[in-house]
This record gives sequence, structure tokens and C-alpha cells, in this order.
Amino acid sequence: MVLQKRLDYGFNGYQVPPTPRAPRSARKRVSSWKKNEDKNRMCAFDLLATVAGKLLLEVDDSVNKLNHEEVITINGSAIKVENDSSKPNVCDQGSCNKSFFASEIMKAPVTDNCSGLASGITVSECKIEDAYHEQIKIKPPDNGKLPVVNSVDCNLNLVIRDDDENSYGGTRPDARNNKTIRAPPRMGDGRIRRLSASKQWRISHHTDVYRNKNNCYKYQRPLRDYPFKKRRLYQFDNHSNSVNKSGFVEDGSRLDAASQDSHVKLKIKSFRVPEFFIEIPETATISSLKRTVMEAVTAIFSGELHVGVMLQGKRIRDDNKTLSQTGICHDNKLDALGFTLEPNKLQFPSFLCPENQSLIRYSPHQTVANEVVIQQQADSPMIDTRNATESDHEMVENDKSDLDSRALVTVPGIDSGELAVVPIRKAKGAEVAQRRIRRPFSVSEVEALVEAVEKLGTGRWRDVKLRAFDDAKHRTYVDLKDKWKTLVHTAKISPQQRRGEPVPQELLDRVLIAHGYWSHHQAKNQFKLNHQPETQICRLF
DNA sequence: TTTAGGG
DNA sequence: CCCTAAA
Repeated sequence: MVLQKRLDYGFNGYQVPPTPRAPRSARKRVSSWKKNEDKNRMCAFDLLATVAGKLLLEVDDSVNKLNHEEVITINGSAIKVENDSSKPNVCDQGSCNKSFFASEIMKAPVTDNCSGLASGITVSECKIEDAYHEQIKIKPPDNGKLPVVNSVDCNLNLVIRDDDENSYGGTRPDARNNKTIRAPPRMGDGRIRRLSASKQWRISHHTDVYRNKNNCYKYQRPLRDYPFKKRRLYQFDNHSNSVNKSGFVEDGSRLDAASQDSHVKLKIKSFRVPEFFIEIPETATISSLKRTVMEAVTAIFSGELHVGVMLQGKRIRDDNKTLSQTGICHDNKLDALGFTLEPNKLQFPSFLCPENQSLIRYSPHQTVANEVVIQQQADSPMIDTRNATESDHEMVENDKSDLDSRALVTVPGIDSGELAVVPIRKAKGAEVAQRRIRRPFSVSEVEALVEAVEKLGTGRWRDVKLRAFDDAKHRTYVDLKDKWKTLVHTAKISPQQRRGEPVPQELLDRVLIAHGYWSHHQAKNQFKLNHQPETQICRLF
């Protein structure tokens, strides 16, 4: 186990399986933005223009020149364009670095007839994954124009006066492989499943570390994004703060500056677009490859965008709330402000709007909706038929569901006094799966647990759950198993060492008896249990 | 999905 | 409670 753990976080070049295991379940998720959020639709033309412009400047450069980050300053804001140093063919191994600004490029055989784009690039097919990693294939129709993709989301990562250069920006879907489509299912008992890091994930992680092991810090891989791994967010974990200041922290002067004009100053630290794939002939030039990437990137930003505001894992739905009412102000404990930029349309070819950029500025007295403006959506010459995949985005306010955290970008931030910094490993991702609140077992719960275990044994936690905690949605069978473990431990230690609400000694005695009984009988009774589950019981003797 | 164990 | 290998 120790070894496995280490493998999760460190490089181990010897255990990278060649082929990721496909997920067992790949439930398709639908777009989750409601239509009545149209007023939140924004267009990131400004950002797009800047980024695309930069990319255009790179078109004729060598590939190696992409191996760095660039920061574009816009009216005091900065958009970080991260270019990954990995080779395109790394993706063949299912291990693209997450720090791509725009995309990884899939080296893939060309199977289609190439259609020329206006730029002269030949692209056989573009595959774009939407927010839920459903791969969308974009094939140029006969007219040479690419159709519109339903929905692609991206993240806008706003950081409060962050001058740190160790930016990792937002997150992007971690699906580099169209075989890795999956979504976190809910467990039957209602517990939000923290999707286990699958071998798939671990593979890519290892490879990332490997590829960047000489520069792990700068190219720290962004957190696995929502559909692949929910991460915990220790929003008030001061212990972790000191560790991660370098990664995502603001300087201390921001509070003073912000308080002078009652504005919360944020800047775009970085943003990314979802992963997408491009198939391009091997005979294509690097220049055309770059341009193709640029086309795809710009296309993403030329569609209509939805903007969502997330604060501390909760979606802020009331657009009429002021920022201060919402808690987005300079003197609060804002520590996880995120935005989702979700284009509901994607079009090819894209167009640019290389004009002005606007500083994003947040006033506590302005509504969220009014302030989260990048630029209002202009009349976009949509090629298509506005078949945006918009669907229900209802979610309970406190529902830490996948939807909530899907594209959230956390911004560790202002905490009066001390910086409330999210641990870097946990902050840089969109995953804000908070640790569940601690809910100590009551004596009655312990009693129910003991009784169930006495009857069912210690290896059938699901049955225990169903039997005694079926209606306790916050108790999973894993919880019950864990509680039993602690009960056994508690029963073994002296009463002076026990903490929390005292468990009656009578119950603890039963725990020990049942533990001993089932430890001894578990294997022996396994067959019997399967056929007479209700007749087995731990005898009190 | 469940189980089993380490953290 | 979390994380995750293994079944």
C-alpha cells in the first residue's frame, strides 16, 4: 500500500502499463446549463483575440518554441498561455500533459479525405470533446466549413492579484483518450463517490511526472479534472497553506488595495479550453499544425459562452445578489471562487476580434451577473443551427455533485489575516469535492451497528448498511466498516484513552465479542452466510 | 460496486 | 473520513 501510494504521487517509470484500462461505466452526461441563463452568456472575444494573436505569432516558429509559458498582459490582467513541452506523439501513450493551454495534439492516422480549410490547412477531422468528454468529431463538410459543435466548456481562472508565476491556471478535462470517457456515478446510498484514481489516471500522472521531471514545479500537472477524479478541498486547512503558497497565492497587498475602492480585484490568471483532438496528415507542416490548433482554439471562443460563478464549491445562482452578499468581497473568507466558461456552441472556422480587452473588475455592489463580463456576446456568424446542448443544470445549493465541481476553478484567496490557500495539489483543479463533514456516530447508531454486525458478520458491510442504516444516507458501508474498526479499537483501549461521546461499555463488550467471533468464523461461515444470511448471529458466550 | 486495509 | 487495490 505504501508503494502504491507512492506511485500515485511520484514517478515510477517502471510501472506504467502500456494500455489504460477502460472504465466500466461511462455514463454519458448531458449539458447542464439551463436556457434561462442566457443572460449569462458571454463571449470571450477579447481573451480569444489576445491568445489567438499570440498563437498566430508563433505559427512560423519552431515547435520547440512552444515549450514555455507565456503571459499576456492585458490592462493589468494576465492571461497565461501555457504551452506544453511534450511532443505531440506523447499522447499516443495516453499521457498528455495537463498543462496544455489549448490542446494536446493527437497523432493519429488519417483516415478521411482531407478537406481544405480556408487557411489552406488540410484537416481530415477534428475531434473535440465536450464538457463531458464525449468526443465530438468534426468533419469538414463538403462546403469546406466545419460544423458546429454542441458544447465545449472551458474554465476561466481568476486570481486575485496574483503575481506568482507558478501558475497552473484552470483545469481541463483529463480525457486524452477517447476511451476514457466516464463520469462519476453516484453510489447507491447517495454518497458522492470520489472517483477512484483509476489506473488510467495513474498512468497519465506518472508519465506526466516523467516527462517533466526536470521541471516538475513549473509544469506541475493540473489536477485531474472533474470527470476523472474528484479531489478534496481543504478550504481552511492552514496546515497546508504554508506548503502551497508558491503555487497559487496572492501577495499581501491586495487586501489594502481592494479595500480602498471596495472593489475586489481579480485577474485572469489563466484559462484553458477543453481537450480536443485534431487529426492531421503526417505530411502536414508544423506551421499548418500550429495553425490548425489555433483554429480550433479560436473556434472555441467564438461561440456563445455561459458563465457560471462558483464560490466555495457552490454554484451561485442568484444573479441579483451582490458580490458582497454572495461573499465575494475583499474582507471575507473567499477562498474558492471559480468561474465556468462554457461555450454552448463551437464553430469552425473561427473568427477573431482582436480589439480591446477589458479588465475584469468586481465590485461588491454590482451583481455577479453584471460583473462577470468578459465581453457581451456579439452577433456571431454562426454557421449552424444553434443546436446547443443545453439542458438541466438544476442543482441543490449544497449539492457537491459532479455538476458543481465539474469546471470549478478554485481561487485560494482572501482570508482575513492569513491566506486561505488551498493545497496546491488540490487547488489547481476544478475538483472541489469537499471532505464530508464529520458526523460522529451516536450511541444508538453504534448499537444498531453492533447488532447488525453480530448478525451479519464483519465482511458484509453492504448488508449491514441495508439492514441497519438503509435510511441513513450519510452512512455508507465504508463508513460502517470504518466505524466498526474504530469501535474495535476503542474497545481495546482504556476508557481514559477514548474520546468523543462515550460508548457504553456494554456495547464495546459486544463489539469485542462479535469481532472475535466473526474473526474466527468468517471464512468458515462464508458459505452458510450466503445461503442463510439471516440465521447467522454472533453468539454471546 | 464491494470489500478490505492502510492513511 | 479518505484513498484505493483487488475482487
